[in-house]
Amino acid sequence: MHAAELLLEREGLAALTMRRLADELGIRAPSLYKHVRSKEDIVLALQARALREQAEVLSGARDLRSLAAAYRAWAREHPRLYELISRHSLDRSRLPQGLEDAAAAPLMAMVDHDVTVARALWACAHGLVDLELAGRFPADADIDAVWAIVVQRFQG
Amino acid sequence: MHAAELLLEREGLAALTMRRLADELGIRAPSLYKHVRSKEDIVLALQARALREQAEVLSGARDLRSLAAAYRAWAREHPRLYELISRHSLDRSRLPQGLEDAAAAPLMAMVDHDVTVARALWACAHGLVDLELAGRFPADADIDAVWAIVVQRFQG
DNA sequence: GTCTATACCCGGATAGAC
DNA sequence: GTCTATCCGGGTATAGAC
Repeated sequence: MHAAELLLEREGLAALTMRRLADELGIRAPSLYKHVRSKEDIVLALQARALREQAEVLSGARDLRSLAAAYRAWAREHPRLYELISRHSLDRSRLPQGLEDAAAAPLMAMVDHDVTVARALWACAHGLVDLELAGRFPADADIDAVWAIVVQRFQG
Repeated sequence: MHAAELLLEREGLAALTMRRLADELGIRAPSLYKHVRSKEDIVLALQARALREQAEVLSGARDLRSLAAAYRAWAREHPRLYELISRHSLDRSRLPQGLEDAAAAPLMAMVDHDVTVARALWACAHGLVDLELAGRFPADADIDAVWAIVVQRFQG
């Protein structure tokens, strides 16, 4: 799992194949199947790990500003993991129970448990991160300032 | 191109292969190369077409509310095309000049050409659409209400 | 737990006949 | 502009020896 995460973060989702992973471990691809049942298992484990990590990081935030900063920082530090939980299909039924709720808890607390506002904030933060990670903002864009505006709109 | 767009919208990006496209046209895959140089050319043409269409639809909006509605509606009507211009790599250098600016023009006009606010709005709208198209909102979520909140925050 | 060999998919693209 | 045949790459996964 550690090797899988390293490989993912270093070379991206497309590079996370059973052959490449085996290479990384110095063994042959078929040997991996003595440890996991399928590639899907690996991806699922990485997703669970990512959600857990993200939840932990976000739980340290005390206000909307720092929560937003933490959300963005985690995504920038783990862009491929963020991609894995946001772009890749997520089989919620096979995820540890309550994981997504745990990741959402800090935000929910901050908006007095108004789910609609929480979802709005979540979507905006996700959009900001997604565009940044995808490199879709112009090179000269002041992304800090863009975040500041969004945070400010939700504070006022 | 028409067949490619139909195939994309009907079965998704993964199904858009030279073999499947040829099937759709009733010919063999190699024959496609008499019409296009590579698959990349096809994708690029679809992206350009999508951006043009999107720009046209957005240009009809008169206020922020209707602009947001138009953005969301187009994405919902062309989810795979939206995916193609937002998730798939976009080679700007090979895109018709000014296409992206044209798509952004209606929004820019609405925020008095404040690029930072425009980018904030764009990111939020993108995040909302991305989560909706990916099916990441719970089934019982009131997505209309979530959009309303975001729009309202940027109006006040 | 590892290996080799292999089955069986899929993809993009080219050569050369017609 | 179409075809067949083919190249070359990639992927997940299994069988069976060691």
